[in-house]
Amino acid sequence: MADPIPCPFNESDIRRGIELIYFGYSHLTRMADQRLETQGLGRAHHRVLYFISRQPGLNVSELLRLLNVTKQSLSRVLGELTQRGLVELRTSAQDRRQRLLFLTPDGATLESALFGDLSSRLSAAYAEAGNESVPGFWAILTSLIAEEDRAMVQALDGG
Amino acid sequence: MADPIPCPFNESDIRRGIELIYFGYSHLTRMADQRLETQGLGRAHHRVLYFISRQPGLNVSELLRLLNVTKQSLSRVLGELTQRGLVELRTSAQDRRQRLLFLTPDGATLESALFGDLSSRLSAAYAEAGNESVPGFWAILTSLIAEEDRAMVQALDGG
DNA sequence: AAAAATAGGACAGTGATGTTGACGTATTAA
DNA sequence: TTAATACGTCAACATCACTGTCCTATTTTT
Repeated sequence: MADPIPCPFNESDIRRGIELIYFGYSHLTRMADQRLETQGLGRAHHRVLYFISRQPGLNVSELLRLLNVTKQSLSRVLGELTQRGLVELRTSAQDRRQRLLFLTPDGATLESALFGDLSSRLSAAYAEAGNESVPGFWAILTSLIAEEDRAMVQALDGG
Repeated sequence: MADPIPCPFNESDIRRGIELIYFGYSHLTRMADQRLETQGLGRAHHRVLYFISRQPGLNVSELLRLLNVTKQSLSRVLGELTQRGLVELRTSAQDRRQRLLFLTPDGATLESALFGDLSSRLSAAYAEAGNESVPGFWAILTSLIAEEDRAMVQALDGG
């Protein structure tokens, strides 16, 4: 891959990819909206719940980096979630400056339900498109992620 | 497909898909942010430019439906774009109530540059993941789109 | 031991983009 | 002629993100 390879794809292939990502993301994300609204929460809250569930005990900086938002932005959402008893902050034993993030049982229950909303749609898509489509799907999306963030994303799967 | 098929995917496969869509979308979308900021525009403007470019002459209702936003929301963005001389509204000859949307030459130039920002990333991802990954990628994302919207999305490719 | 760096938290103001409700005009369909 | 439709506007509000600033406690470096 040292040499730039002439792009074998035409504009139409690229635009199709752009559009499908836009619509695919939009449709998937919407699956949780109803439940979130019922809970008086938004998508930002969902993302926080999701990633804490994925990596229990991650610290605030790690979550900031995962979400690619500012601490003030996260602070508002996190504050609401802890106030609501869905998230718990524990001071790290290794470094007392750090706050480690955990879901409470209520938080885990909610995240699980939200996950169910998304997963019914995504697993149906996997099934409809066929097993053999999944590795390609993963590969291209992975390749869209900037190199410096790939390890972080892949570490989600390590837990 | 009449019978519900036992899901062959485990939770980990599903969560991976969710995460990759989230990060993939986020990273791709960011590619245009710098240029947008330089132009004093945002992502909502970009989406409008994109879809008008894709379907010149579409009417306001069609764009509302594509973007899945309210007319008030669109109106603000569209107003800014017409004010900026990037988009042009023409009354339809067939139905004088309708406004048909076109990019101006300046609008087309900008959209083209923005497309270049996204396409360099996406075509690199196609290349990195390999040709054989692309159909699977398309298939799964297509399957994520609700049935009632698929024709609309596929019609983008018809032009 | 002291200085510097770091983690997290809070305050405050602002901006982008989305929503709801309401109202109105012109045009087309019933 | 009446009803429906397309679009436009006004207004207020919500979500979620940003920047700048300041502070305390803790850890690391000098």
